[in-house]
Amino acid sequence: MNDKSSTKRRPRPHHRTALGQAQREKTRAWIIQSAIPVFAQRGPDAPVIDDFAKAAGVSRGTFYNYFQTTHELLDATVELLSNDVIATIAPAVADMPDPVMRLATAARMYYRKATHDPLFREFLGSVSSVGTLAVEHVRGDLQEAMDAGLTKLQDMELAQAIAVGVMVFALKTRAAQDGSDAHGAEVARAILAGLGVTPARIERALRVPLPATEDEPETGELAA
Amino acid sequence: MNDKSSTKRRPRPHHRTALGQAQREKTRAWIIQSAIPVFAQRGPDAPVIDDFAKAAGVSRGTFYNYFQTTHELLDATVELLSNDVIATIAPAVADMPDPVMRLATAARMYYRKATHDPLFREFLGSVSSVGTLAVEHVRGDLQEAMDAGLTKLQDMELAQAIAVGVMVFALKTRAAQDGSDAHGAEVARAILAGLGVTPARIERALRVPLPATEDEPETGELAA
Amino acid sequence: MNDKSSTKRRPRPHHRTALGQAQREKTRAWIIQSAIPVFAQRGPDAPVIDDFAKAAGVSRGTFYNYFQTTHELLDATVELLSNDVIATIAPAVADMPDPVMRLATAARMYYRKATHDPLFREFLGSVSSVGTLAVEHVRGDLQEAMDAGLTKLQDMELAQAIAVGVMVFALKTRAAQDGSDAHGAEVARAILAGLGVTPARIERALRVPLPATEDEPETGELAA
Amino acid sequence: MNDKSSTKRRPRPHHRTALGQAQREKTRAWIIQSAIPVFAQRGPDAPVIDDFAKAAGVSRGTFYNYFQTTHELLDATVELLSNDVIATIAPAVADMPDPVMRLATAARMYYRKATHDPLFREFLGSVSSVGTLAVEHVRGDLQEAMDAGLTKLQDMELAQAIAVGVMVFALKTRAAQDGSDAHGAEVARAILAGLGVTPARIERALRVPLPATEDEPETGELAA
DNA sequence: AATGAATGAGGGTTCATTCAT
DNA sequence: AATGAATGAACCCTCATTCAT
Repeated sequence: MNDKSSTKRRPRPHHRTALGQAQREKTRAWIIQSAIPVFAQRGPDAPVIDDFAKAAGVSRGTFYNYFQTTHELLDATVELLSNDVIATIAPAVADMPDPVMRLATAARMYYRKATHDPLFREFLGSVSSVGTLAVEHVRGDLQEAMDAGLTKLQDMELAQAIAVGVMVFALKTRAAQDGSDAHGAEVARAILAGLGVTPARIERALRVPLPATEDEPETGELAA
Repeated sequence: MNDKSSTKRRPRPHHRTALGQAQREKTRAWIIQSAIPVFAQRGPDAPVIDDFAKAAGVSRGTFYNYFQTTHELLDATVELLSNDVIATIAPAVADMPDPVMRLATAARMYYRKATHDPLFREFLGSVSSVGTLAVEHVRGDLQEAMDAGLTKLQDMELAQAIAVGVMVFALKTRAAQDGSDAHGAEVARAILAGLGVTPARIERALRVPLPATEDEPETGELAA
Repeated sequence: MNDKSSTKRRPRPHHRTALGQAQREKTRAWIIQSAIPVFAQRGPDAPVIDDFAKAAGVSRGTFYNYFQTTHELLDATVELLSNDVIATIAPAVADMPDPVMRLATAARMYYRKATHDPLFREFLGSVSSVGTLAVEHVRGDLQEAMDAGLTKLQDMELAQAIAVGVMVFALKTRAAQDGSDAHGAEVARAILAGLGVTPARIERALRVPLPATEDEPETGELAA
Repeated sequence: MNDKSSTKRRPRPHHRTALGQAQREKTRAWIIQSAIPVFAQRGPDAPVIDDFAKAAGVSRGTFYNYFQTTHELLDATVELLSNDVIATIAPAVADMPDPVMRLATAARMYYRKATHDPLFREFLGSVSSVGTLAVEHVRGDLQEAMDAGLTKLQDMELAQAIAVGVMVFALKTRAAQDGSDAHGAEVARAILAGLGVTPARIERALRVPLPATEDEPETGELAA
C-alpha cells in the first residue's frame, strides 16, 4: 500500500490480529496513531477520510464508527500529542522553584522534542494548534512569573501569544531542521526576553541542564 | 469610512462596461478585490471557484481566464494586500535614521492597520501568510540593526520568526479586537525585546508618534 | 436595483444567456420525460438518481443542475402528467351544463386515458398522487352538484376521497388491464352512486358519448 | 394479549429475562410489536434495520435471527394488525343474517378502530396494504350480497376496490382525525351506495348499533 | 441465542474543468 | 472575452450483511 517507512520501524503490524480480540478503545487508539503521519505529511485539511482509513488498515465504515469527520480525528490526535508532550515535560520541571526556570526548561524540552521526533516536528509544521494547546499548560508558570514581578509584561494573553508565536515560527526555520540544544536555548531566550525577563535571570535559567533524551521515540506507542 | 461607490460592492452593475483597453487588467483586479472578503470570512481553503466567481459577478469560465486555481487567486490576493500595507508603511519610516525606530514604527503601523481594517484583520486571521510576506520587507532593517550591534540576537531567520510569530499571534488576542495604539506599542516592545534590543532604546523608538490614520481604509473600496 | 434608464450600463444578458436558458428548459423537460417510464416501472421510491440520469442520457452532475432529489423530479413529473391529462379532459367537458355529466365524462375519460396509455397506467399504479392532484380539478363540479342537491352526500372531503379512492383502486384491478369503455363506465357509475346521485341521473350522464380517442398517445413527446 | 406490564414499552428491562422455552416466539412477537410505532411514524420504506433493533432493544444480529429484511418484518406486522382487527370485528358480525348488515357493521367498526387507535391510524396512513388485506375477509359477505341481488354491481374486483379505496382515502380526511361514529356511518353508506345497494337497505343496515368500544385499545401495550 | 465491531457496496453530493456558442 | 451547461472523478455517508466472541 504505502510503505514509506518513515514512521515504521518494522513492517506494518498485522493489527487485525490484535484487533481480533481487542475492543473499541484499541481500534480508536490505532486509528489515531495511524493518523499522525498522515496529518504530519499532508496537513490538517487535505487528507480525506479514506486516507485515514487506509493508513489504519480499516474500512471507511469503521472509520465512521469512531469519528464523524476528519476534524474530529484531528482534535483527538492533537489531544493525544499534547498529552504526550506534556507528560514528558511536566514532571521534569515540576520541582523547580523558579517559574522562569520552569518556562525556560519547558521551552527547551519542547523544542528538542519537536526537532528530534520527525513525526512530531512535521505534525507541528502543519497543525500549529498543538502549540496553542500546549501553551495552556505553562499558563500557571507565566502567571507566577508575572505576579512575582519577574517579567516586564503583564498581559497574559500577549505573553501566551509570544510563547506560541516565537516557538511555532522558530520551528519552521532552517536551523530547526537539525535542532541543536543550543538553538533551542536561543529560542527560549527570545521568548523570555520578549516577556521582559532580565538578561541575567534568563541566562541563569538557561544554565539548567536538560534531562537526557530517552532513547525510545517519544511518540512511541506507534511502534507498539 | 468608505466614501464613494457603495455600488462597487454590487457585482452586477460594475466593471464590465465601457472599458476600452486594460479591460483585462481591470477584470483581474476586480476578481482579486472581490475575493478579499471571501477569503476573510471563509478562510483560504474552504471557498470554491464558484464562490469567487459569484462574488465578482462573473462566470466560472471567466474566472478561468484569469486564474487556474483558487490558490493562484489566494497568492494574488496576498500579494495585493502585502503591497498595499507596505505602500502605507514604507514611506512613513523611510526617513528614520535608526533601524530600530523603523522597525518599531513599522510594527505599530502594521498592528494598527490590521486591527482597524476589519477586512484586513479577518483576512489575516485566516491567512497568516500575509505576515510572512510582509516581514520580508523589514529584513533590511533587521540586518542593519544586527550589524550595528543594536540587537543581542544575530540569527536572521530567528529574528524574522520572532517578528512574524509575535505579531500573528498577538493579532489573535482579545485585546486586538479593538486594537488600541497602546496595545500595538506593547506588541512592538515584545518583538524588539525578543530580538534583544536594550530597554532604553526600545522606549526611545516607541516614543515616535505614529502618522495620523488616513480616513479611508487602505483596502479601500472593499470595506463592508 | 433595476433602472432601465442607464442604457448601456445594463449588463443585458449576454446573448449566450438567452440561448442557454432555452437549452436549460429543453434539458429539464427531457429529464422529466425520460423519468416517466422509470417511475412507471420502478415506483416512486426505488429509483435512484443514477437511474434517471442514465434514462435521460445525461451525467449525474447534470441531473443535479436541475433537481436536488428524486422526489423533486417526481413532483415535476406528476405535475406534467396532471397537466397533460387535465388538458385533455377539461375542454371536452367544459360545455356540458350538468355537473354530474361533467363528472361522469371526466371520470370515464380519465379511466380511458389511464388504461390506454401504458406508460400512464403504470405510472398511476405506482404513484397514486396523480389521482389526488387530478381530483382537485373536479372540485368545482363536485361543489356545483352538491349545491344543486344532485348528490345525497354533502361532505366535500369525503366526496373527493370517494372519487380518488374508487378510481385509484379500480385501476389496479385486472379488468383495468385491457380497460374497455364499458368498465370505465362502471367505475364512473360506482363513484357517482357513492356520492348519492340517483340511478336515473347516473344513467343519463353515462349516455354521453366519449370523444374519439386520438390515435397518438398523449404522453407522446416521448417518442420524439 | 396485553396484561399489565407497562414495562414492556421500555426495551431494556424487559422480556429477555426469566423465560424458559417459547423464548423465540416471544422475542419475535416483541420485535413485531415494537415495530408498529416505527412503521406508523416513519412509513414502510424509510426505517432501517437498526431502527427496529433499537426500538425492540435488541442487537442487529438478533434482528437477523428473526427477519431477513425490513420488508419481511412489515409483512409480519401487517398480518398481526390484520388479524387483530379481524379478531375484533368478525365475531361481532358473525351472527347477522343479512350480508349487507355485516358489511355495514364491519366497515363502521373498522373505521372506528382506525380512528380511535392512534397507532393503528398512523400505521394505516403510511401502509395502506392493511386495508387491502382486511378487505379479503369481507369477500364472502360481498359475494353473498351479490348473489342475493342486493347490489347492482356484479364485479367482485371492483367491489373490493370500492371498499378499500373509499375507506383508505376517507381515513385520510380531516373528519377522520377525530372520527365520530356518525362519520363512520357516512363512509359505510358511501361504500354500500357505490356497490349499488338500495338506499332503504343501506339505512336499515346502518341502524344496527355498534358494540360498545372496549376501554383498552386493541393494539394493546402499544398505545402511545 | 445474542452481541456489536467490521465491512464495503451503493447511493448522494460537490466542484474543478471543459467546451460550444 | 465571456458565458454557463455538461461532465465525471472524488468524496461523503449510510446501512445491509457477516462473523468472531
